[in-house]
Amino acid sequence: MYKKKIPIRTDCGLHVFKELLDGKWKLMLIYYISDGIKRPGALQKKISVDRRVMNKQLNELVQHGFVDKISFDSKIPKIEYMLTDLGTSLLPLIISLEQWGENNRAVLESAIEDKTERTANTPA
Amino acid sequence: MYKKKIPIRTDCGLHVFKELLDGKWKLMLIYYISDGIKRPGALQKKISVDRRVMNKQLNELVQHGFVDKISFDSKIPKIEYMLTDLGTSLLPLIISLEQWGENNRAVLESAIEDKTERTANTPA
DNA sequence: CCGTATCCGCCTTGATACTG
DNA sequence: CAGTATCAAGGCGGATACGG
Repeated sequence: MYKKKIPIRTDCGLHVFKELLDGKWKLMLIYYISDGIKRPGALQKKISVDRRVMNKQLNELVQHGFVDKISFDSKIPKIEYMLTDLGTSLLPLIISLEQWGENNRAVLESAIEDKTERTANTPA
Repeated sequence: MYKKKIPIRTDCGLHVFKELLDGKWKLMLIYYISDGIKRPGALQKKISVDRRVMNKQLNELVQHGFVDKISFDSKIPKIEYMLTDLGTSLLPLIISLEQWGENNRAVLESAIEDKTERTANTPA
């Protein structure tokens, strides 16, 4: 999302949430970490996201205090992520959003179809 | 948000939700409409958003079936928006997100400060 | 009062290549 | 295995101006 032209509205809870969690994969990352998938490689395989993008979002989550990053100083690099309490506090919300999405998948699918048709008609 | 390079994931409820409602003002619009603010002018005053942007998001909400648009055919233009059942089904989620944001406003605020400091140091 | 066409700025995501 | 630098593209939000 793009919204930096107008000052961030900390007065609105909705915007607080969006500012903090609007990355494309952030909620999924939190969810999967809570699910026990803690290592970068595994996360990446799970959601097939570009490494750079994933790291960026992960770093923001760390900076904002949603997850902790733990480096094991072994010979081969080993990293694990862990939810903080703040991150954990999001799980109920994530579940709710996820379920709403499951229940209304059809809406998105028909919206995509409409778009496709419209695109196809554009030249006319 | 920007995500059209990779096909939309209808398999993930989280993404269904995001695709449909990631506009900067959509959730707020739905909330305010549910709150009885139904006319474009009033909504615009309420959230101080650009007319074009608001209309775009409103139109998408209409297309996706979250709200209905009603035109009164009086001499002076008069429009009202109304939530559909689908739109209403989002209210509990919106409330939850809003409250989470209220409770964690401090997180965003300190995140903004960090950013400001970092920006200030950039030239060095 | 309402809507939309046009122009602009830039942030976000994504691909690739390289380093530790 | 993990992380980052660099490059590129595209969408979105915002401002303005005009038409109904």
